[in-house]
Amino acid sequence: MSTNETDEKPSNFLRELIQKDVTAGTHAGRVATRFPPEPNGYLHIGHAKSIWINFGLAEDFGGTCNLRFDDTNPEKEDIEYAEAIKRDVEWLGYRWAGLHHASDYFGRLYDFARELIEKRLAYVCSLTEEDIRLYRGTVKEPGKPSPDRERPTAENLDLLERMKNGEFPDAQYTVRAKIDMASPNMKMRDPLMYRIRRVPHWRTGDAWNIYPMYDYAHGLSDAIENITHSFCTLEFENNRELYDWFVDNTSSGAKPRQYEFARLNLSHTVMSKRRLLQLVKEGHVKGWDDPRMPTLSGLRRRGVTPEAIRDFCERIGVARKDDSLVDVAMLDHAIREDLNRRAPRVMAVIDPLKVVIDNYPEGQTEDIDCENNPEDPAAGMRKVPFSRELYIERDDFMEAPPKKYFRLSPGAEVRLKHAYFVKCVRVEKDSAGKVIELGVTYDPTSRGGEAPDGRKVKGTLHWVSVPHARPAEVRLYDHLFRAEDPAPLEDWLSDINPDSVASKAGFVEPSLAEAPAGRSFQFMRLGYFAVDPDSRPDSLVFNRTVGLRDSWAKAQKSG
RNA sequence: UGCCCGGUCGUCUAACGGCAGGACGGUGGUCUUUGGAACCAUCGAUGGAGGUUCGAAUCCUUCCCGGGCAACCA
Repeated sequence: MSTNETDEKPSNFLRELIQKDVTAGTHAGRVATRFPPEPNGYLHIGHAKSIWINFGLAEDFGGTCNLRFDDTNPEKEDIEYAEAIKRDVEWLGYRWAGLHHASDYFGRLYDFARELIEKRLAYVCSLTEEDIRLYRGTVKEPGKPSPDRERPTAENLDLLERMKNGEFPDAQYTVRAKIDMASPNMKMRDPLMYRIRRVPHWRTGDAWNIYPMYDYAHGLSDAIENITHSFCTLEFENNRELYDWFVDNTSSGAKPRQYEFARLNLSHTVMSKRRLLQLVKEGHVKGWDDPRMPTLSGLRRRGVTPEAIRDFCERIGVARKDDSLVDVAMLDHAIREDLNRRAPRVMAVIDPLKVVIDNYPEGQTEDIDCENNPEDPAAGMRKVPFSRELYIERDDFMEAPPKKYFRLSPGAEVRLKHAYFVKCVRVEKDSAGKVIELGVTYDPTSRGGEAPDGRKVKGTLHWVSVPHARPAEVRLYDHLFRAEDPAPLEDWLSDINPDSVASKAGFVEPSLAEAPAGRSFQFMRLGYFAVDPDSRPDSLVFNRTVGLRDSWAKAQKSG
């Protein structure tokens, strides 16, 4: 099938639809998109999908993508969120052609409203909130017209002006589009364009006392920016008819088109802003950037790279199936792919067991040559100190090992990575029977990890020299929720995984002493870890980004 | 139940009337100074019923299932 076809980039229906437009010369072959977040929360990996679509597609077609804050609801929005959003978009590696705000267009939008009123296509309505709902009818019954539907144009214009000036209290009036109270599409039953809100806006201050609704502001903002392709999620499908209505009935002079795609759902987490906010507010997590959160700031803190996120977006594709749930294993895979290629290998022990090499000279230290990354020869080598006393992983010793256990046990010989072969000759226990120290002997001729006589060992262990070890706090993260899909659970909060975070007091090799925050490493045989922002040279902190695939652990579990 | 949208391996996603393919996952293996990585093999799907057609995942009918729409949210 793909013998000699060069279909490298997996396509999707949005890419094809743009391609069709470009080929047909629609919009003169121009491609302009926009990413339109509301600054009322932090971006999560679902937004990353939208960012990847909007910025990525524009990039692919030599077009432009704007960042536009959909700031039409001053009661919920804040500059703190806007700043965080900008940071996250840039972190993902994208640059906006223009930085805009729906609030930049409040003036233009107001003029469009006057235009609509003059065309008898909009009116000022005095119905109460409850009456508006009643008059709208139901999904099965048509609505009925507002008594203000035929209000004279001059009166509408006057009322609009006075609404804007703050002469009326909130809820006294609304501005509505005059469309069709019997439309089978509820969105078309004279939707609201403006509501009175006498509150300051984070950008326009107290210049306005009325604020536009999403449906009214969005399409026209797209038109003002000359957007060609306006991508949004499936729940706005019914809004498209209204989007077109506003664009077609005003003199915006542009014809952007809206297309919908399925939002991302990821297993073992929640994605709604409301729930994310609740997790933060109620203290179920440490903050928006808690490494267990699906927020971009949380993923970043955990050590997930932007490259991995973009690769993930490409892997999951884009479609219109609305009940999909992507297995988080897909994300883990993308993370490992990236980090395997780039993260330097180091040695760290997170559950230490002391080992003494009985026949190694006391007080002696030697520098062992270690490769930094077998996947990348250019990463070079480093020296790691070795001595008579070492820490190994407690898991790497068993007094009574099962079949196929290749690690250390009484009488067994293993390799200490890059160093020597050692054989276990002694097991020390405390009064409770817990192993507290191992005695081993080493083969001095096996320096570097290979015996001159050609004998092989099955197991290779990572280690850290006791006198050179740097203590480190190692935070192990796991899925925030136990259920694959916690969202529909009545008591979703009680599904939080009690083991979603665990802190270990471990030791790392001295080369890590000055590792800067955010830097990623592979702790050999354990996983990928990133330096936490809390880390300081005298108290190192690492976050586990993702574990290594572990076929031994898997075999144990299934066996 | 009115309108709109959607159902393809366990999961995500291709196939645009012409051999149902890829990725993740699973399983088995090769290799290995990470039980990592890499490599190989393998498991595995068109919601049901009719119809159109030489030929249907694709077109039509119907049924079933899922999602969205009746905020002065976006």
